[in-house]
Amino acid sequence: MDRERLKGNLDLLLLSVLSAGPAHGYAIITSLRDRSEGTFDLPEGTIYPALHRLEDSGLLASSWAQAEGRRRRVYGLTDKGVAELAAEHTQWRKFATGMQAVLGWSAQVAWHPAGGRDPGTLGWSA
Amino acid sequence: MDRERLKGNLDLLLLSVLSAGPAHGYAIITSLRDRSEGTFDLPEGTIYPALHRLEDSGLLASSWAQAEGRRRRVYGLTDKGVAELAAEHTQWRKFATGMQAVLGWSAQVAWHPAGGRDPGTLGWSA
DNA sequence: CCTTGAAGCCTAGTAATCCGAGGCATAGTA
DNA sequence: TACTATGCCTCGGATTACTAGGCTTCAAGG
Repeated sequence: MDRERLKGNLDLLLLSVLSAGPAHGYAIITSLRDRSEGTFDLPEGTIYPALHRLEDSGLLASSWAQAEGRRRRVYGLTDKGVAELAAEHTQWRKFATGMQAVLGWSAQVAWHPAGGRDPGTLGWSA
Repeated sequence: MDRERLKGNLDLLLLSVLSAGPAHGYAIITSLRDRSEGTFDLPEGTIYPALHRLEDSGLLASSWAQAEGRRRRVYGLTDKGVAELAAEHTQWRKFATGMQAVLGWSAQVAWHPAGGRDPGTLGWSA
């Protein structure tokens, strides 16, 4: 999985997971991995800074909790976060639609330089 | 449109447009805008460096052409580019599927902190 | 004649992001 | 005792898209 492809979509993923109810960072990681069936297996160095960023933006609120002798920071969506989730969801749909439009338009059969369609006086020798 | 969301997908878009046949930078921009119905209206500062990068990687081959007194640099897919297009297309599908899985899983109705589901002894006051 | 706009190309620097590597602590288990 | 899983954190690197600027030619309008 190309790391770059996730950029800009991580926030939406986190907000989406938390829309099912509050959770702590480590649980979010496993939850994300399970729901995506292994596609999104994100390291902690990705998740934690993102959660902090979302909290700084006011989209999440956190609180410390104790469970089985371990301290956890539990995050939940704020009202602002709920609104942002809806907005990002819409943006994602638009983006994915645009992608699909461009990809669908492309020939499924590869165009080959040596073929008949002459682009001019060009040599497409790789 | 969030700029970050495009990251990692631009290459796929360019390769996809060029799979329909060779084209020059400026034409690629308009083609991308048309096919996506305005969703992808990308500036030249985005396209040209990307084309150079793809050519350096051996996915594209370019050649200067003259048309109506204007010089154009026309790009076409190399064999390697065709292969990369297929690979990225597959990756995109996997990514989009993963996104859909996570998003679909999320409750469409916003979870609200003040509701009955008690997360513990937490105050979710935004 | 001059200006404006579209067609075309380019590059340097900025900002934002994800992630790898490392560190720290506790609980359970071999 | 050592190792694994749970659970949190931060710093720096690498990659990327974009802003802003610059260059040329052609056609149209004033």
